[in-house]
Amino acid sequence: MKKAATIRDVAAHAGVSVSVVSRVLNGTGAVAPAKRAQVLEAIDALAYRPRAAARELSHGHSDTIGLLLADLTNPFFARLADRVVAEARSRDLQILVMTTQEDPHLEGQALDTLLDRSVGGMIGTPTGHNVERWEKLSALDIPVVFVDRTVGELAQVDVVSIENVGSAATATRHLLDRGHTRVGIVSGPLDTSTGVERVQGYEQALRERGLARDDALVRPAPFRGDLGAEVVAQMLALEDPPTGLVVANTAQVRVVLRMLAQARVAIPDDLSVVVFDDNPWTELIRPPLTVVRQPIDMLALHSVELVHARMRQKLPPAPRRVRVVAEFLERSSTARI
Amino acid sequence: MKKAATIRDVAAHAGVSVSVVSRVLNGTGAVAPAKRAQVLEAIDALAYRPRAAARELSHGHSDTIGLLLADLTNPFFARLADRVVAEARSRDLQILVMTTQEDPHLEGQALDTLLDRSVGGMIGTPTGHNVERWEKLSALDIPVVFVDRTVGELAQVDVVSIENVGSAATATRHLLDRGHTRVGIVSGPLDTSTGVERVQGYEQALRERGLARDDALVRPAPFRGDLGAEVVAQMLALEDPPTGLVVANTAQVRVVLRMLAQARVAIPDDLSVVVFDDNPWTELIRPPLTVVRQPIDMLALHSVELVHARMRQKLPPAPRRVRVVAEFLERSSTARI
DNA sequence: TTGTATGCGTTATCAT
DNA sequence: ATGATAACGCATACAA
Repeated sequence: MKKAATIRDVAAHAGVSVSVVSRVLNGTGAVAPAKRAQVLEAIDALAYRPRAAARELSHGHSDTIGLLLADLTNPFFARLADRVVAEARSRDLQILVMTTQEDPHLEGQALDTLLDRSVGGMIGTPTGHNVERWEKLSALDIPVVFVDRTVGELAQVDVVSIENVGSAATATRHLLDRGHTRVGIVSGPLDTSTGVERVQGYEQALRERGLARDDALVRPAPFRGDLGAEVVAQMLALEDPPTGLVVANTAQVRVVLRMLAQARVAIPDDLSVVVFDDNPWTELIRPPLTVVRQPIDMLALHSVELVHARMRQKLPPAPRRVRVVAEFLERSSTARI
Repeated sequence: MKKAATIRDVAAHAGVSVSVVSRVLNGTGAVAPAKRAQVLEAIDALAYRPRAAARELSHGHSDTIGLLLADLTNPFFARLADRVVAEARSRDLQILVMTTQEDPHLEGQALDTLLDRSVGGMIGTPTGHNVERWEKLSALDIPVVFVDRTVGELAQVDVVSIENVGSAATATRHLLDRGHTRVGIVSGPLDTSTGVERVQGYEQALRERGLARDDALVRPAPFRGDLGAEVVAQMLALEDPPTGLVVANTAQVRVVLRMLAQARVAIPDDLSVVVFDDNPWTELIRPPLTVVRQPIDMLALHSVELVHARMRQKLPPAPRRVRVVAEFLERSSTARI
């Protein structure tokens, strides 16, 4: 085990000073073509690679972007991670992936370690409970971009998400248009932006049709656990059960569908169902599901582009809110009543 | 934007030298109880957190573990990532996740950047094509643990995987026991350990029953892309098509099932199917699938424990091969012929 | 265009 | 028990 070469070794091998090497490395300042060649040769010969830690320490911060996701077990976030990593790679950025498991405590820890590593930027799906820490990042001039969801108290951060209100309204309207008057919704927790916004869209569609909201049909469910299934079961046990259902909580789609299957609820005969987010596995489900498909590659693209631009201070300070449209895809899980 | 506090600030605030602070921080050396209290107070007051980069630069390497996975889009790897992160967290280790997309070139890049960051250890699913770079890691005394699969040329690294040969044999036997004599297998590429080992298990089961291997029924498929489906279609188009199928390539399970559904192949009436790896979405599929379930939490546990132990040099140098047993789960996708 | 010298934040060695 | 101080590897301001 011999030690890895340092910039000094390269300088020595090339017969120049370290500053010259540093300059060819970073493209800063000019160097004579001849020397540049020697340096390049030396770098190659010694298989030299700059140490990230040294660079970071000297420069103050790294070009690594922290990606703090809720849950890799959810295909939506997993695919998001995949796309973000890809986008970052094409920009020579590095991604440090961490997960919160929707747990504010873990989110706090993750934010701390991300800070320790002096990340140059952050992309995250906040739980909503570590406002001070997120603020601290901004205070330290570390660009933060929220993706998918946001938290109201943090007005100064950039946000990339789908048009939640509109998408939920479209999904709801689709059911109303098919004659359903009793339409239920399982949303995310109401202290999350996706939760409230999608419920808003749902209510908006109801209002348009002059329908009143029935609290028994508007049920938030936590992202973790199986409570979404229970909540739907309760709806179906109502005297006047819904004939249409919008599952607006991505993380609960699976358990809801499983419960429906176990309870022998025929889709769409007994219940018309629209779910949020399409994922490769849903195409195996019978019947094929009518879905709100989130353009994950766009979410990833804009998120990475935003942090990157901010990191290079290429953007005016005003916070950006990028909202991409989600595609509504009618398949066979919804029918006329 | 005010700068974050450094160890010097803490020392000043506490009225001691930096060495004292460093000692209470790392528990190295003794400090007077009184001073320790002052230091702790100062740390708290200034919200001080040691910079990872500085620590790393000084110490030579970090306590970060690189996790280099093939594809987060595959639920198997996504869940593995989730569990590894969890195991690491409980040991105060950090995980840097990267993906190869099964692309040797990307794997090479990822390994380079991981090296740049002087990771203290690595857990990975190798593509099989960057032998020199993996060796370089070992040469630099960076512990490497392969999980799920391994590379023949790299004999000195630890491996954590399931009992591939045995699992494939069990799956195959299950079909043979039910009267199937024409059993096909879709494996991973034959230049991967999982690919060859599972085919070995398949052949072993065949031999036990005195059956000859038919090359037309043993079809490897790449991990990426949809070729697995095509390969199965070809099998079914044979004059003497298989009545049983083992899908031993996790990444191709989804596309194979989709193709089967589209081709209106009734499971298990027309074809009995066993697939490798159970994932939460497969429970929504009809009929419920007979599967080889990989104990992902065990894979994660052992992987993390192994690197961690190696990082602390708590293990004898001889490479460890941990093989955990995979559970065979009979459900309804297999039937007597 | 090139080289020298200093600082980045921490750990570790050595006196005290 | 405590405190200077020299690395660690790189970037960079400043001199030459």
